[in-house]
Amino acid sequence: MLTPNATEIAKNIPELTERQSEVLESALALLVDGGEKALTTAKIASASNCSKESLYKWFGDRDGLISAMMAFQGSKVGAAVGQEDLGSAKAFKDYLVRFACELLSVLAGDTSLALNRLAIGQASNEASPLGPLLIENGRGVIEAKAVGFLNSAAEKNYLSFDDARQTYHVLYGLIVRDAHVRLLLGERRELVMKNFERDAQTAIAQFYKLYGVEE
Amino acid sequence: MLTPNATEIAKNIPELTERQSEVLESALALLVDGGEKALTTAKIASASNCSKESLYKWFGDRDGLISAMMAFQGSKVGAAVGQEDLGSAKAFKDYLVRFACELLSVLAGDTSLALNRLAIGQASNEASPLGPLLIENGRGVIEAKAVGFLNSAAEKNYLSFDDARQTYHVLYGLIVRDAHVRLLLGERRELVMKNFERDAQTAIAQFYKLYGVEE
DNA sequence: CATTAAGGGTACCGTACGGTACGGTACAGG
DNA sequence: CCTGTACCGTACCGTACGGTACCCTTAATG
Repeated sequence: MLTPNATEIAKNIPELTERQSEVLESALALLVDGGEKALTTAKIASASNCSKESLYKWFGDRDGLISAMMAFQGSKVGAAVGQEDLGSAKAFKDYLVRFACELLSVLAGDTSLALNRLAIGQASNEASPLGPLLIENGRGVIEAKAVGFLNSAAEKNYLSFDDARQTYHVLYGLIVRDAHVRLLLGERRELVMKNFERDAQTAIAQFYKLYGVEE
Repeated sequence: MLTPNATEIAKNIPELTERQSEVLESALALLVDGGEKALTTAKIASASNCSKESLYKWFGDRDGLISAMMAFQGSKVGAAVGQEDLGSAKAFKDYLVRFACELLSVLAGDTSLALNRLAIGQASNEASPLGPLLIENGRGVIEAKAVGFLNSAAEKNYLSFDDARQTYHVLYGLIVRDAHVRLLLGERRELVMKNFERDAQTAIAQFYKLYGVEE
């Protein structure tokens, strides 16, 4: 349902006016509390004090605007993962725990949940670009970083594995389990994540039991 | 958005006419290829050769019909998990591999994906009962069964752990990883699950490395 | 045969939404 | 001052959908 023009616009995120960013921001806010149902062009326009005509001029159509929202949010994620510390085996393990915590808090964030719900809701439409866009902008960025520090850790002989990507997927599974889907389904956050820090630590401990190098 | 009457109807699934089951079946088919957008009352009526008036008489309103679809599908899941075999340590481990395979194929099934997408799409609406309903009818059933055989395995000293529920969540994480969400987002099934059987085996092997009892 | 209940087909209504058009305003450049 | 541009606000249009009402057929019962 996406015109070629709209996808093109969505790709050229760099060229975003201050005004346009404001609009996307308030559209995100609208989505976060209200879901897709609340994300009508009229509401977006009134919430951001801009005319519907401008919306269509800037983003092509509703799908283009939603794509722009995804890309816009994705562009803010990159720097949020923190700097790794491979100074010592202990330091790296601590970093992994921090990584786990941040991963959980990102996935449990309101904006992340809202965008994932939106993309998943449209995923049955084969032509919808939202799913791939989300995978690339969210998941892909984090995975790339993780593969990076896993390989570094293997070089320093903190860990031992064959394929960094597969190993990351195991790490992801140990950390996230079914929490993400349950949150997406609307289960209360306090119920899904009763003890944030402790879960992260046990996940990393288990990860080391699988891939750690004995000293 | 659900009238008390509708939820009540949705609960009384046992009393389903043959005719009504047919309608729910064709509604599920409609949902599977077409997504929520294709699930209009008019299309359901015409696809199952029944009148809209009957739909509203039987299910109250659209939400009630969708709830009935969930419960209906859930009522068919229970028996699908197969019978466990705890005859020997080896047999139990083989059973775990089969369990992993079945879990993956259930989650990757078209109907499961469609219903999960539907529930997740509505989950931002705090009042929507679909999320809990899906958790109870799908996840809950499997989890209960898993907790059962994990405890049995612990009694027979095949495994060693503190809490069966938490242990099951780890097992789930090792088996599923991020595959479910990626499928929900629309990633091609062949891409997400390149090697079904092998992944299940390594997952179980890792699970034993964490919770297995040394011989 | 007459009566009644269940249910299919269809027309209809109100509403909400995506998208467009148009008038009004502020401002920049000549 | 005149002109063009960008944009806001709003009215408007077509359509699609949820939900309701009405008419018809079928079949079971007396």
